[in-house]
Amino acid sequence: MSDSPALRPNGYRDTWCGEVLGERVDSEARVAGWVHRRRDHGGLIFIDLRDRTGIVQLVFNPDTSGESFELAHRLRAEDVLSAAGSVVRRSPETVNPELPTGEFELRVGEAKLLADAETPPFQIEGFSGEVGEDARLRHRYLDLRREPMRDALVLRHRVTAAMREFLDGEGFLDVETPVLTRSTPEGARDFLVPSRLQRGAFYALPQSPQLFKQLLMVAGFERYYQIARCFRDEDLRADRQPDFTQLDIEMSFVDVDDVLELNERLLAHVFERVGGPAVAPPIERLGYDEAMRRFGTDRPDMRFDLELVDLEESLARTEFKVFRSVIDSGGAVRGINAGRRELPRSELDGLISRAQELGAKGLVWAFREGDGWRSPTAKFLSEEELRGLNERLAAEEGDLLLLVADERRVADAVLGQLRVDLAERFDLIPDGEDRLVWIVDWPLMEWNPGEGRWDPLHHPFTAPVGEFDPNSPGEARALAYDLVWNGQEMGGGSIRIHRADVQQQVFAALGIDAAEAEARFGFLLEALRYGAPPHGGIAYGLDRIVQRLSGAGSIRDVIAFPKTASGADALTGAPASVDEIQLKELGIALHKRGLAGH
RNA sequence: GGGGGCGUAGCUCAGCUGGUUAGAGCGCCGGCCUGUCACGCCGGAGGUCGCGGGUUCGAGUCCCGUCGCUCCCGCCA
Repeated sequence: MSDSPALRPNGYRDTWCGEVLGERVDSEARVAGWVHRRRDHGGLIFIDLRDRTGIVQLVFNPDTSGESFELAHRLRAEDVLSAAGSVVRRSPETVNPELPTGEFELRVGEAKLLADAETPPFQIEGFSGEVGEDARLRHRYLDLRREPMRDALVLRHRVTAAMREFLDGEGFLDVETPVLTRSTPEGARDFLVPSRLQRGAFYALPQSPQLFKQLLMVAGFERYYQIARCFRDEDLRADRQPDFTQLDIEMSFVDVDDVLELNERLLAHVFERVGGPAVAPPIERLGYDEAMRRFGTDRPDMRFDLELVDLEESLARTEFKVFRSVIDSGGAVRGINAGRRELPRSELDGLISRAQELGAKGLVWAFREGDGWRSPTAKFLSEEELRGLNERLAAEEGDLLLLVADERRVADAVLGQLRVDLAERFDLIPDGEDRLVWIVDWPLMEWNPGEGRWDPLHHPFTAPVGEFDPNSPGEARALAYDLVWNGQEMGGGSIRIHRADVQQQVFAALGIDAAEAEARFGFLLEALRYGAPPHGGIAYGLDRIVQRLSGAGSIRDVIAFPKTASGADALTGAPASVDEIQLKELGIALHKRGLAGH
């Protein structure tokens, strides 16, 4: 373990287990910790004692350890012990090179049992095999004793410490914002908290501190940050928790370049401190349109190619009715060349299922064979069309080609995801490679055909490029940016609207009429009228950043006390029923049986 | 809301097409052991096969339902 904190000696210990090293040799030392392992040789007992900093071997000898030898005999895994004795250098043949403290040991003269432990439900360390997450979460305090979890939380701390260090140095102020607040529309469902003092009214837990940080800019703080807990009542995923942490940043008198430049230095600093990928500013920027065209997604993983290709040109006169009808209705036929691959029929069928799961009606697969295709679809296409498609896709003999014909957004989404699936399947991602990219030049809004309205791509406070034309909201571009790291969105932000009139126009375009805007965001519009500086900022998903830095498979592995996929805390049992009295105080009636747990 | 996977000893798992007494490794308990370090050796305990129902002469195994964990789609940056 590294960099142990300073320890003030007391009756329990005067050094860390991980610090029993050369400089202590021949002196007395006292350590305290948990019994990691016991090796009882009858006449000689070895105890590996563990604390946060590491493990040291204690030796109990019946000739020199006195009464504590009896104690050592009774010790069991995870008992808590304080032990004092002399630090000695081990003889060469007894050195343990696996252990940082392995050249030394503590010959115990006296030891105190501070607490005994029941047999843990799973072994803390030292057996092959992964303990199920169920058991780990139910006894998280034991799981957190394991080195990988300890390392993850230490890393998390070092990341936030480095963020604070950098931002403090740049003149940012850490300001806290409320958790009991009013709904801020980030698009997700709010967690609601009923008000006791105002019956029938609710607080919302913040999805982000968005509006408060803008108000802080109006208030003249100019540079703000916060490591802020945020809440979204949506279904969980391997990289999504209902409460999660953002590094939230906002700055005044800045444009896009100012924000990105500062954030590139922030990332370079943090990664340098914690051993992340080297960042050499400037970080590559990719326009949203180009990202969609080449990768089918606004968060492209650029560590491998397999780019998407438009194929309508080669199919202009096709009589294959699947393609014909899509092209005639303004859709797209897009494809990727997955390279020379062997795949059994079952896996090809699997790709079709996956495409359908992702929203496509179907998927065309083909292997280039001569000038044509080996594919169930080949017979529907002319030789000329096949030649054209092969050419567009730069297909060589034996290459696997995948085509989707659909609405353009569907074709993009499906192939964009298949591209990632294929990279995984065929191990196309070079080991140790990292690609960071800013996605810039976003549309301000996109049409939501289901709801029949315009939706913001980021949020309704994002500033448009230039003058906003209410008559063609779909044309407007946004001063917005996302940071994408190896295909995962790590953060995003924008320059905000700082003029009340523009904000009102944008609300109107989003279908929020003046009355509703006044009711929901009147305080913001009013604040903007009192002299708001141009401002913008960004928010990072801290958990995701730490997850990627640590290589953890799930966001839960970098959160001390996470929720399970059903949103439960397996340790505390939250969410749980509450007393009827509590509900009565809130004016909540028990409509349904079981609501109060009876 | 939808789809997939999993649920057998404290933990990790095996248990083929239904068949008699459900196994292994680790852990745990007892004994022996003065240089081990995932100590070793000997012995032992430990099971509502998630739960409920059904099919069957017979269910860990098949069917239905349900609960939990997990991955994905929807949703969500």
